[in-house]
Amino acid sequence: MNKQDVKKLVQVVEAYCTKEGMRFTDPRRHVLEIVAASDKPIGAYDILARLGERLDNPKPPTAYRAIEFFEQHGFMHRIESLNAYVICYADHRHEGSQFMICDVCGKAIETHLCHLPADLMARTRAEGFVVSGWSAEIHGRCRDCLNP
Amino acid sequence: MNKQDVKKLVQVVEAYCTKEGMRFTDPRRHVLEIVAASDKPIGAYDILARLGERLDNPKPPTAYRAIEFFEQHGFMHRIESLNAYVICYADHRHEGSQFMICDVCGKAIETHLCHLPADLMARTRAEGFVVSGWSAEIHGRCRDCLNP
DNA sequence: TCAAAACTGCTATAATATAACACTCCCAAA
DNA sequence: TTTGGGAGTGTTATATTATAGCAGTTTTGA
Ligand SMILES: [Zn+2]
Ligand SMILES: [Zn+2]
Ligand SMILES: [Zn+2]
Ligand SMILES: [Zn+2]
Repeated sequence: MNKQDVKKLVQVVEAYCTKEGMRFTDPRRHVLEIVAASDKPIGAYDILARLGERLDNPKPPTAYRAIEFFEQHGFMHRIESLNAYVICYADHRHEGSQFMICDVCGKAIETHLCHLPADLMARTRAEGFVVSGWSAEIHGRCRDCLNP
Repeated sequence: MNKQDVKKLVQVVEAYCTKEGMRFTDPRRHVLEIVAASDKPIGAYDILARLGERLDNPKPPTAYRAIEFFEQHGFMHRIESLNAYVICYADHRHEGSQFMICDVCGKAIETHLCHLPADLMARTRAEGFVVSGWSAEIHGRCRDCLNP
């Protein structure tokens, strides 16, 4: 995400926080900017390292708390297979997250489908399983890494 | 998985190993049995603890190596959102794994679809992304935990 | 019979994540 | 304008998950 877009995102999030009565604090702003500025999913300790360039010797909970906050409010996703975090690129709420993850360059492309694919939905119905959230992580090679 | 089924699985895996020229060693057999006997996905250190009832003071690599072996050969899956491992219930090879995971009882039901759902496949095509593997983890409540 | 490959056991350490507690900041009710 | 409570932070310590590296053992087959 380029600087301009990061700026916009910060504004959107700040507005959201104000509206919802939550605080858009310094550590939160920094973490948001760091994750947004990264061109690929970024791990908590890498976030923490970057945070160290902006705050005085921050500790893991500082990063993790901000991450948790943004995950809960739908501004970030955790990518389980990478132990890494990424900005949500859907401007609307969605019930699950789905990513195409390039194993060469490490970039993750969010597909943000609105609903669970029909095949999977059929299985949950058949099992009497009630879905509260879901994620799909598709590994492979992105276009850029296929045609170098 | 009941004792009878565990026994069968061990035989299947042993036969596979023999056929493929790999060794079905003691630690591997124990780890397979432990994971198979668990009624839900089990973490590496829980496997290790159980292993301690059968071997003399086993160390993490002993568990992890066996897990890795079975993952590579399609007999186990890792469930990323739980950091836990489970026996594959598909008797055929599949390109991805999909689970319905009950957040109440912790059980995981494998759906083993053979192919990436169409919606997701369409997105990968549109992106020029070549898939090498994928997984879906669907959280919610299982039938038993809905009607207690 | 002996060399290569597969596998194990072990030590150490890396990488990721959270519990717990005292303190600060902010808003809103008295 | 105080003051009290909830949200948030900073810090220490520790839990949890996972891997690197190396010496030694087992198996296989030339
Ligand atoms: Zn999203
Ligand atoms: Zn790529
Ligand atoms: Zn499977
Ligand atoms: Zn359940």
